[in-house]
Amino acid sequence: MPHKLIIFEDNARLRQSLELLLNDEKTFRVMASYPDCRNAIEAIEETAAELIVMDIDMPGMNGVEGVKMIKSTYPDVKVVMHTVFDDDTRIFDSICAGADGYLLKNTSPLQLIRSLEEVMEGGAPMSPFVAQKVFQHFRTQPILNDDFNLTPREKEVLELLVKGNSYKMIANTCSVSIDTVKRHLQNIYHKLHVNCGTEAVAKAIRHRIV
Amino acid sequence: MPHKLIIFEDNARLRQSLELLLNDEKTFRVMASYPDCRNAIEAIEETAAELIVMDIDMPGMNGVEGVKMIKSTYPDVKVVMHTVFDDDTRIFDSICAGADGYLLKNTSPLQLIRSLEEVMEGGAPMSPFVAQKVFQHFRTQPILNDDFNLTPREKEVLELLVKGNSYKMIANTCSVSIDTVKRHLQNIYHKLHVNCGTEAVAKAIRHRIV
DNA sequence: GAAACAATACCACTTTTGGGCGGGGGAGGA
DNA sequence: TCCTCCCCCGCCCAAAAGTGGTATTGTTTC
Repeated sequence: MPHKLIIFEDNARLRQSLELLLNDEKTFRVMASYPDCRNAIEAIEETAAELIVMDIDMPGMNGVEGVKMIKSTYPDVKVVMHTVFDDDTRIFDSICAGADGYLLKNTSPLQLIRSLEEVMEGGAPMSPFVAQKVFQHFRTQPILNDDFNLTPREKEVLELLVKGNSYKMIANTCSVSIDTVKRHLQNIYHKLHVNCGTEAVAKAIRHRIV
Repeated sequence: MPHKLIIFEDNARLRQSLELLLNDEKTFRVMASYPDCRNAIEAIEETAAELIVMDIDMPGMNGVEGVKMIKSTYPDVKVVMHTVFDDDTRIFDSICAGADGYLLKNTSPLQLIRSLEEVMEGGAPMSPFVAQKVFQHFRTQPILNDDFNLTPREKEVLELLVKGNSYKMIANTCSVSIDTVKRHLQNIYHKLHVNCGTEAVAKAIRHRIV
């Protein structure tokens, strides 16, 4: 049984091309296509679509907003972005909004079909350039986890501290005396090269110890 | 001209299979393969490798460490992880360590070759399941910056607190009395719905207020 | 078997923190 | 104009945080 799909794309010629390309396949059936996504919810209801190909630059409501709207009502409907934009903002906004894939418009027809199949199998297809951006994003953000030679117990105490527990509460949770907690924290502070709890919490989160 | 590649894989049979599979292609030439990556740097020097297929679970030094080492010396050599592990930690650690791709071992031979070609063209190939994890990571991580209606002054005080300053130091930096600092922090705690400094620091960092 | 370390605990002590209550001056909107 | 909000300052007080020292037990490591 072919997957029911709908298309949002404001360029009429491209829209028709996509329709032709994708309807041809046994795996997909294009139920409808629209020049904008303002009435996306109704469109999904009428067509019982399982898969959506979504442009970003459209009149009225842009694709990122569209995804957000669709996903809040139909979280299980797959949405694949299909756009010329390859800037960080649009890519990451789309992903955060709930897109299940991000394809650039220079994707070959064959690859496009393969990617749509992939998304129906639970994958998250993206164009190579997009994938590269995503990888870069990971490498810039997080400071490496240095561990700081914390013992398991110390990590446990530190985690509880980060959660906002007082010494007394930590002692209680760990079933040890409050003085032991103090001792642990003292050691932790030395190992992290900090002087107080707030600093330790900041460092712990920033270095992904917790 | 085929791309020179080397393989790190501790399973002898799989290593040989990979060698056969990849050497067959006109686009790749397997220069060597090794059961561990302790001498990766020398291996690259000797073979002038441009591309590396890297297992994770290996004796001596694991693949994530390996990538880190390789990338710190040869940032332009492409490294693709090839492993059975599909847990968040290994995936994200690998990416952060500098991996250019992450393929699971259930990848079909054809797909494997295609992915290696993709990485040589500047892409970042990953198995569908991995891609999905990556997408999920974006959606869970960045909690929206809610602002919490903090006034400029309160933000300033909060920032100083996050940096590990004591009340007294904050008072000094802001040239106000310590009691004013207390008052500000009390208002901040209320606005963030927390009860103490450590919790406020955690929330501030997690919500990207600072 | 000694040395090192993790984890536990107690004591004494100082400083910091956080909560509560009060009030004043200035800027901006209903 | 009055009201609200931001920013500022002060005092009191109890609780929590942080520092120092000493010591015991078990495990691991050399």
